[in-house]
Amino acid sequence: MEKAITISTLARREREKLQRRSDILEAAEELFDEKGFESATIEEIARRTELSKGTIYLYFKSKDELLLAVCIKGIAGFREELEEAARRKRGLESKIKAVYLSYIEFFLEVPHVFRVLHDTFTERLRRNLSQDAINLINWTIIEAVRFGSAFVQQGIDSGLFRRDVDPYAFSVAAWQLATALLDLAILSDPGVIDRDSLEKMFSKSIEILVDGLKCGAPPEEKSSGQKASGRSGTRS
Amino acid sequence: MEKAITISTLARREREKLQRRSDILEAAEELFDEKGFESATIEEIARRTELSKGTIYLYFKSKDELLLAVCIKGIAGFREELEEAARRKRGLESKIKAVYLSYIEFFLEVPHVFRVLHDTFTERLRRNLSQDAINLINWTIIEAVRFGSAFVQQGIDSGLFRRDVDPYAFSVAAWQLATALLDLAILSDPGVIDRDSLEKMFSKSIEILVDGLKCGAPPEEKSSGQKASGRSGTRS
Amino acid sequence: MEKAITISTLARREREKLQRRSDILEAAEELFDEKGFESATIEEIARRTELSKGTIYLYFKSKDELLLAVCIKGIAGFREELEEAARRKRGLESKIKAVYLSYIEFFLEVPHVFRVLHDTFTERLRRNLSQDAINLINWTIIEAVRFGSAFVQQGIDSGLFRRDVDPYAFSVAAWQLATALLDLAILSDPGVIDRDSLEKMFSKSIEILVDGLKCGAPPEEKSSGQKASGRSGTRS
Amino acid sequence: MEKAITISTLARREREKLQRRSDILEAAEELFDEKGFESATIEEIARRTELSKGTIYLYFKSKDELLLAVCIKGIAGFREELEEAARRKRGLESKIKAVYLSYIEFFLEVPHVFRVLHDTFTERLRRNLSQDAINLINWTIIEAVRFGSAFVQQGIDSGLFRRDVDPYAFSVAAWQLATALLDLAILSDPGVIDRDSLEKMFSKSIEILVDGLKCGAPPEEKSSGQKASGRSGTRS
DNA sequence: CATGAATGAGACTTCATTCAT
DNA sequence: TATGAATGAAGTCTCATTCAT
Repeated sequence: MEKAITISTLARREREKLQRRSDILEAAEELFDEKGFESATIEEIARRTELSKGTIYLYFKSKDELLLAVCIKGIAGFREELEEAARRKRGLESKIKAVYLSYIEFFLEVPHVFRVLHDTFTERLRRNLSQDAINLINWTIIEAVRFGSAFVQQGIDSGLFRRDVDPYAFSVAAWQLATALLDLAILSDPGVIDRDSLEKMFSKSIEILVDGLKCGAPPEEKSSGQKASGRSGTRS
Repeated sequence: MEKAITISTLARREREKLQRRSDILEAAEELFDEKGFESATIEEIARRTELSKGTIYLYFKSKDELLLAVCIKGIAGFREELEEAARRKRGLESKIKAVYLSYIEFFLEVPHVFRVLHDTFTERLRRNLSQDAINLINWTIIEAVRFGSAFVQQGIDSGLFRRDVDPYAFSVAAWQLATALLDLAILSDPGVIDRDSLEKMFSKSIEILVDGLKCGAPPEEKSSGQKASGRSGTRS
Repeated sequence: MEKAITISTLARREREKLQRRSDILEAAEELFDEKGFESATIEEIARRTELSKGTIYLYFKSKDELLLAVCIKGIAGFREELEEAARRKRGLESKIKAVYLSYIEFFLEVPHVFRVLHDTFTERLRRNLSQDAINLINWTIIEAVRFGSAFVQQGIDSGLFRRDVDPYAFSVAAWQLATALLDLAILSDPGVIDRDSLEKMFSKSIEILVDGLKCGAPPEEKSSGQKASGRSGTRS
Repeated sequence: MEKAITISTLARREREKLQRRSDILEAAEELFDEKGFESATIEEIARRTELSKGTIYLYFKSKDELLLAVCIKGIAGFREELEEAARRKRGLESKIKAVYLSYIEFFLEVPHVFRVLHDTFTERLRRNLSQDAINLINWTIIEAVRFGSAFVQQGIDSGLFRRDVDPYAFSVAAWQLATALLDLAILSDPGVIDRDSLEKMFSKSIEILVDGLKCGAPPEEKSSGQKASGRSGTRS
């Protein structure tokens, strides 16, 4: 009898624990986003989750660990998403656009996490994470950038794109542009830009970039190729 | 004895006061950038300026006020700089590129200030400023974006640029791209991108954008113009 | 189903309970010794006994109660040990030495308990015990000291020992010396003293004390007897 | 004028700071002694010194640092005291007794410090100090023990003392006995021993030890000398 | 004006203890 | 009985701000 109770009880408890952890994580995401990591308080997270301060520490060893958990949750599945987007499309141009847009969509769904991750990547909060954690975040993003740059390289090789562009640098720029638009979208203070325009900007921006990549090609090129070569290959 | 204080003494004192204020501001810029506003301490600013903590409060009423002063200093002269850049060039395309690059150059010279301003604009630190201060910052930047969009509008009107682009949105995107590149340049973690590539990215990025603006134009357009119209005009 | 619980089951349960209590006690001894009472945590005791935190409270009402139990366990059988040691020997000198050494041996076997008891007696942790508990500990030790002093008194009365010694005070000193050596033995930082020397010190120390008690006797004594008289008799 | 004020002001401020530091130290001594390091709170130290919590941290970086300061203050001048005591006396026996008694007197004047030091040395609190600090304390005490053992060695060499005693071990025992008596004296719970008897015990105890050292000498010695030799010499 | 000692609110974190299961 | 999640009081430490000199 006790066993019967136990098994289902354990399962429920386990689920509750997971739920609670998830609740805390969500509250932390929001608060870190709203106030920034430093200004956010465990007290407030406890209040929002309707738990006690001590309970938070049952699920996360420290405030820093909580930040780390938010970040890790943020990048989980990120790379797969990009790859899936590329896989679904035929054609270099389509793939590039799809990757670009899927990056935006991915983070648009977890705007708080995006902000926290962005802050962390922007070194502001870097101090609070272990080197391993920082490496994980950096690595994930840089690899994603490289993933995109491979397509650009293919476009150049096949003569579709202008040769005077560094594929990696282009990829970085595209990533930064997407990031910037995300920032804008999430702030989305209507005083600056409205939602409607944003949506258009998402697709238009990559369209313009890719168009620039294509048609701006100089008729002749002598010395511009070397700087791009190998870029999307090995980098430390 | 006190009466011996001459006009020149007063002048010197005045100069010293100004200098001191400027020193504090500079130290604050750096520290806010390095550690973020919350983690920066008045103690450290005092140490760096070789003044006492109390003295800081003689020049700035509070830590928040100090942040405001850093921001205001940051945007002072910003608009003039852009206008001067546009004035120096002939031709729409050149003007647009010049404005874009002058934005980058302007903030590249005060990277600390840029970061603080960016953070502040990105709402992270918004809480710490009065509404007036926030409005000032927002306004300055938005006006600059509009200043740029006017040229784009001219390009569209003259048939130089594709019609399916919202000039304001384009301007926002360009601004965000420039901002993102600045971010990148200032972080400039060689693991992500090297200085050399950056410099090229500055000019290349606007080149691609403008190229995209030009050559991507669809042969015929029926319904795309209306959404953009009036954009660069009245907005709250 | 419940009725199926037999006497032997009860006995087993009883044994298990006792065992569990004993396990907890042992873990507490070690931990209180290792980290001191304040720094030891119930959490850690639970971990070491492989029980849950709640279970500890099933066996001991509070952390303080646990300390008390450790102390009581420590002094249980202590007095009997000393008396047995004295009984086994013939001759005053041998009895004194035997009691002294048996004190050392007794606690050498439970070093953790010794340390906890010593700390408690040394008032450091006194606050955490009820007055009754404190009295019990004090009483046990003081009675042991008096037990030893009786032999010294006999030695003085029989002319074997010098008359200018207060038997009670001597006994206290011997006890403290033994205690100090135990402390040393248990710390046994080889940088201070090695094990080998310690063993010798145990026997040598009491030898020297007793030798001093014997041969240092002044040829004549006029005024030394009064201060010692009645000492080993009535004391609160 | 300002200068004149300044100099004397500075001096006074300096004195006040020193006084305040000393006040805090004294309060800490007492409290660490009364409750033990762990149970003592900065709050309470602040209350006793009539300062605010924050002010304590102006004078000591942390609670641990405060403990260290108490310890360092405790051993400052300790060695000199022992040497001075030895210098004042003629004759080996007198010197040994003087050193022994001066050890007791030294710490009897700062009972709180003694307790804290003793606890720290007894490893209970060792965790809280840096290795350097621990080494300093250990070193000071061990050197003092060696200082005493040198006299014992001289006594053995000159035939005054029995040969079957390890001078270093004897010295350790004497130190531990003195320590134990100090412990007793400071507790001085009249239920255990009264002040009066204590005073006598201080001198009597060393008298007995030295007497034992002298007269217990076996008429002939064959194999006991080797273990003692070199002891007071080099030890790590 | 300049100083820097003092303050005290408030942050993070720990842990004895309780209690529903 | 046993569990371990939850609690919240309490402790250490930081830092913006004030104020007497």
